[in-house]
Amino acid sequence: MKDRKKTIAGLKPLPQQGRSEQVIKALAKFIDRQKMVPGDRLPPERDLAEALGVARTSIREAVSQLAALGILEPRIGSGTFLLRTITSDTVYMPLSLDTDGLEDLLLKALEVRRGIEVEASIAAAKRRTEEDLHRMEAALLHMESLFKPEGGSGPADLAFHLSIYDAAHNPLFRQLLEQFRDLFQRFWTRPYGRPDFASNSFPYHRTLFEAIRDQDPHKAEQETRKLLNSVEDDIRMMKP
Amino acid sequence: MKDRKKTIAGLKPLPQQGRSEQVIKALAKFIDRQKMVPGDRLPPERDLAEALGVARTSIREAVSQLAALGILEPRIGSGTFLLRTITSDTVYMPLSLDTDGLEDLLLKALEVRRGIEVEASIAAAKRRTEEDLHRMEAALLHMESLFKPEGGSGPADLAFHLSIYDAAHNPLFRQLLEQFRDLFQRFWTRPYGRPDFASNSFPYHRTLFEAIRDQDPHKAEQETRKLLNSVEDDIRMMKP
DNA sequence: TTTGGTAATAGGTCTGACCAATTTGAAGGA
DNA sequence: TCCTTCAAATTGGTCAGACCTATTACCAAA
Repeated sequence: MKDRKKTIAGLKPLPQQGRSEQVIKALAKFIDRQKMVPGDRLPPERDLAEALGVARTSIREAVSQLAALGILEPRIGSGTFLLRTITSDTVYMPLSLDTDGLEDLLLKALEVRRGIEVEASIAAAKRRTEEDLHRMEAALLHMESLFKPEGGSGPADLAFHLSIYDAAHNPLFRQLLEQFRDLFQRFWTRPYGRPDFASNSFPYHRTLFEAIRDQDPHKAEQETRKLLNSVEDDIRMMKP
Repeated sequence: MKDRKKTIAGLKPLPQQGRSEQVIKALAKFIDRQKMVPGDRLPPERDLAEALGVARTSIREAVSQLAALGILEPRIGSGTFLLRTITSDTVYMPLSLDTDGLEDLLLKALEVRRGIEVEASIAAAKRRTEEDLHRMEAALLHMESLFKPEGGSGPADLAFHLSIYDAAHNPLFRQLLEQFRDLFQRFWTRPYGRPDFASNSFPYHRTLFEAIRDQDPHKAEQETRKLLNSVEDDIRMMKP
């Protein structure tokens, strides 16, 4: 097989890169330069198109992709808003889960989530700073102060766990686990008349905090497993 | 506030909102129904637009988003091709990371991957059947029979790990870990002149197999950690 | 058989228009 | 003054048609 590539010396391979890709780069640089934070609004598509010298179609293509990646959120009539900050060096790694025909989706998803959650606790125990500790403790105390312990759900519980993810100092943990929690919230039909549902995991929150405070990765793993095993029991008991 | 909507009885309000979302659903159903596999080509955008009764813009919007998620790959002049199969029930969890370089990206991704991989090994140790065991052993023997141990890369190594994921009897493990491996393959630039690269993890493959064979979840976790810690060392050593 | 060119195919971009939801702000009434 | 009401401006969503560029298929000539 002869090599038909005619690589003539001194001839550029020709840029050829697509418009929408360039626009994404430009938007990323703009967001970075403007120090935009989540919640900020981007300029209108028409203005961006004119400023970059491209058609609105190309702007929309780029915005559409960034929206699919969870970076931007266009709202009709309001504008396009930033959900997560990015820079020109941001790397995207989209994951997808096929839940079709998956029985016991919650249990199977929880198993994967447990692995990630355990690793996050281990990382938090290794890397937590004093500042992380303060935030975790504040969230824990607020959660414990509520009359009815919320256990495995509710904003106070969420805040505590988010503080752990942040203490791991690996943003992937928070991003992934937030989406796993969304998945649970979407398929979790909380049984009526049981306000104490998913509260068995309550005591493990403090022991987990203590493990991370003491920088004991092994104990952090154990307590996280106890916590999630308790959630697993609740899911199993939920079934009709 | 009066209702000015002229809702004529018998006329459907027609969800004009979210065309691209509808198109994505339709495409997912189509791909599912046609039993398309990675590498297959989708119908031309113009045909899809006509078939669905929407403008090509809406088709492009949907394709653009699916491309950003790594599902489709449009090639100029050739057509749009399927990279990963999806169904109507696929959930997407895109991640993004601002990295301080390649090493940082790989280490952060490996940390998450380790959590999932550990949990998969534990599940495999608990649930593996005799049949799983046969497949795992065959893959292990084939891998060991190669003159140069491949260690953390290569098709033989991949086959062994896939057999473990399957032995966990939770399809989410394989789905997620395959995508993590894709990521590593994409950014992992194997250094020249080091054919034995990433081979330090080689001996742990057998010990991991034995742990799963003996249905020892704790040992399976330990061996998996050793294996991935070895990979971590390789990444750290990768620096120029 | 190989080469070279032409037409058909298919994604990429552009233009301009209109639709629908939201926001804004001024007119009007309590 | 304060609030309601409503029309206009703003902004993202969709549509239509055209043209460009890259790829592929096919056919004719050497």
